[in-house]
Amino acid sequence: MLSRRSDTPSSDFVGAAVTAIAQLIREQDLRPGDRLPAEAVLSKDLQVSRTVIREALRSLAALRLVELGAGRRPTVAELNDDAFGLMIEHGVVIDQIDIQQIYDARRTIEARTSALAALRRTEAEAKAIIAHAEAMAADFHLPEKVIEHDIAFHLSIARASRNPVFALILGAFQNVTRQTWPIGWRSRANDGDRQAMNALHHEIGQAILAGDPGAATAAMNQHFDVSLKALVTAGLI
Amino acid sequence: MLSRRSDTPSSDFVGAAVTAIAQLIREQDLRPGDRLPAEAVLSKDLQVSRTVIREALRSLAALRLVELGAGRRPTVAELNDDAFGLMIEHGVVIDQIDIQQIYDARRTIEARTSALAALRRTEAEAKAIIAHAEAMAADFHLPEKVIEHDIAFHLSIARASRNPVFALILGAFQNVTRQTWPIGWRSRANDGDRQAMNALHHEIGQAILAGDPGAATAAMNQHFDVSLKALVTAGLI
DNA sequence: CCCCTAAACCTGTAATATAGGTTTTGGGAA
DNA sequence: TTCCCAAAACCTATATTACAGGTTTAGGGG
Repeated sequence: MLSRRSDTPSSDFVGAAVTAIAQLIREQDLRPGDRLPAEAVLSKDLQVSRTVIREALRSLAALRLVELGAGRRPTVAELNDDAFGLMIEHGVVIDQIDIQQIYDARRTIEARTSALAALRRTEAEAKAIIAHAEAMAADFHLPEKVIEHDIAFHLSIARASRNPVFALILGAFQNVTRQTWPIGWRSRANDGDRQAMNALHHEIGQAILAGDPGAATAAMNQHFDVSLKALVTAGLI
Repeated sequence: MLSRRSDTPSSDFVGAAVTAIAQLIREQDLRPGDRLPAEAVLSKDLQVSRTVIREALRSLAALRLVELGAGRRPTVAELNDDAFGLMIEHGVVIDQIDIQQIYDARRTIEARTSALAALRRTEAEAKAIIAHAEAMAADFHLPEKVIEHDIAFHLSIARASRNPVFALILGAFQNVTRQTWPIGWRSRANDGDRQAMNALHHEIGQAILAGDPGAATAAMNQHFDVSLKALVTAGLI
């Protein structure tokens, strides 16, 4: 978990190319969408075969530093949560991370995103957040719809927090959340429990609309208390 | 930030191979260190050229789902923070993330890791954490030593929290922290300010040793208040 | 049963070829 | 002049072959 990456591994052509290309982006101050030199050019400049360049570009594309496409030069890309999501999923698959730990991370971060959202959300964002909460209540007998609104609800808050780091991290948890969500849902045996959860979503949304960070965080924490209890009941944690 | 990855992109051979290999790891329940099929075998199984398989493996290696080495079959790898660190660094380079946002994420998470560390640390971990705080005080006229102890101090706490998600995220911030750290250091004009920071580190360490999560979090928050102020003074935020 | 070595296996890099996708260029029409 | 279009130039995705090393395995000798 703690190893520093070895810059410019001398005998690793691909690693060296990755470093060189990342450096190129930094030093030339390239922006998302800007084009990198063609593979053939990089190959000549860095004195390695196109094979090496391609593998280096694929590495960078996997991390979403660059974007590749047939016929077009490699372009600088914007971060998104896919890559980090894959990593988290892998951590769960190999039991390096468990569900409880992800939940604790979510709780920690979402306590903050809800407060920031209350402070920073636009009117439109507040409306969208509340709309998801209401849609959840309206469709509460259709789990396949509820889950989508639930996830969208939390992610809207993350975005409204105006901190892309939070949005990135919480977005990466999405896939794992999606897999455990039905378990929590089923463990809420009766509609009363489910409606209680809707009430909490409503409360969070209202606090964000009202611009009350303390209330938003409090409601969010309460929400996680209840959700966590559901997962414990289900024996998942 | 929100796009879901499209599973099995039909016309993207490499993407399909990545998905297939990741699925292989999951379905065969492979553990870190376990070997994947040789490239030639994957090539035959998935009906694509070795070129495609290699690029797929490089993608997975970039995310640290697998590890590659000359002469040896690809092996399943453990997560580490290098890959995520590269992503974060890129986010900063392209101005998708700013330093203040990383600091807010750190503060949010470290408030929690310090509390968890107080609850879960072993005796040895508590000693190591305190040792870093003391080394910082002892070497406080040697910035190049102080920074290393500072970073190690925070990371030890993250590890002692027993949540690898936190350790992963905070580890990924390391490189960025390392780049901004000297700025904060210089803005602490006199030794008094610097010693004050040492006192806070000491306080955090003692709270963790004492097993007092509330005090640990409080001291950590105070620490971030001061650090943030230093960065503001320096005009970085 | 253990150790060592040769063979078998396997990856890293390079070079070449080609199908198709994208961008640029330059000319002709409006 | 400006706009549009088609041809040309450019470029990537994939496949194939080759070979230099590095690693693992199998088998024989002690």
